[in-house]
Amino acid sequence: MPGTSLYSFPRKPLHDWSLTPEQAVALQRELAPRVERHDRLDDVEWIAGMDIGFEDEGATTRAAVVLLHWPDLTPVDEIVHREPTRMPYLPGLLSFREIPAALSAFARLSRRPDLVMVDGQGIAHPRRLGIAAHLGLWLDLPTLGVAKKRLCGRHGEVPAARGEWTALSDKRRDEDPGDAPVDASGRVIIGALLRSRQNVKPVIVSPGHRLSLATALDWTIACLGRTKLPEPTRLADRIASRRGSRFVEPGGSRL
DNA sequence: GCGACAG
DNA sequence: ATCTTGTCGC
Repeated sequence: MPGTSLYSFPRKPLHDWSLTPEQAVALQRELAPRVERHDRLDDVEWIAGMDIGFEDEGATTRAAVVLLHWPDLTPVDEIVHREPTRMPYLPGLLSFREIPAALSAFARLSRRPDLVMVDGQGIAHPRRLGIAAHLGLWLDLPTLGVAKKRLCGRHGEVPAARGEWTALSDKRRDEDPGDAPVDASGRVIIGALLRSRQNVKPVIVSPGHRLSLATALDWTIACLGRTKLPEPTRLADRIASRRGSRFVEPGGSRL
């Protein structure tokens, strides 16, 4: 039944995806104010992890979404969607390169998640619209970003013990809401560097859509196993990057 | 003007 | 992100 997906995202298109870098930046400035913030996130039962990988020297984009059940963190669904890559990677415009494929993957998910963890920044972005925040607007769901590297902002040292974190702050921007949390120096707090594993390089957690930094940190820590990345993102990462258990094509299975 | 720069 | 071998550590 083409066109009859049980879960079609989104209900309302935010825009098409053929944009010049200049138009993309203008769009981010327009969308950033729509990102919502909440202190609580209740009734979470299904958590999704999303990540993107590439094949054919970048010609093909591979989106992976994993759905886990809370609180046991058992994977109950895994989707991999491939499509032609539409634009190159440009710092600050990552979402325009990766979200289209991600949406197609989410559309095939068996259930609508209550929270989505994305490999990348949430609002810890120059215009406060990293891929996690942008995806949250499209899916109309709570999202948070867990990145391995920093895009913008400053921070101090992070204690070496697991669970410790330090705020990531940035100079106030036009996109920041008037009530945005700030530190003692008046700098806007856009995320945090979390020590997810003892003596291991910290991950960068930032709220995406519909949750606060405190809540984003709570859920990230709650989904932590013994590895550096929280389970949702770690599993999506494995699938999207070709690693994991992928000896699934012994010379007999076609289709 | 000189770096920095998610994936 | 991706290309790549061995290697250090729990």
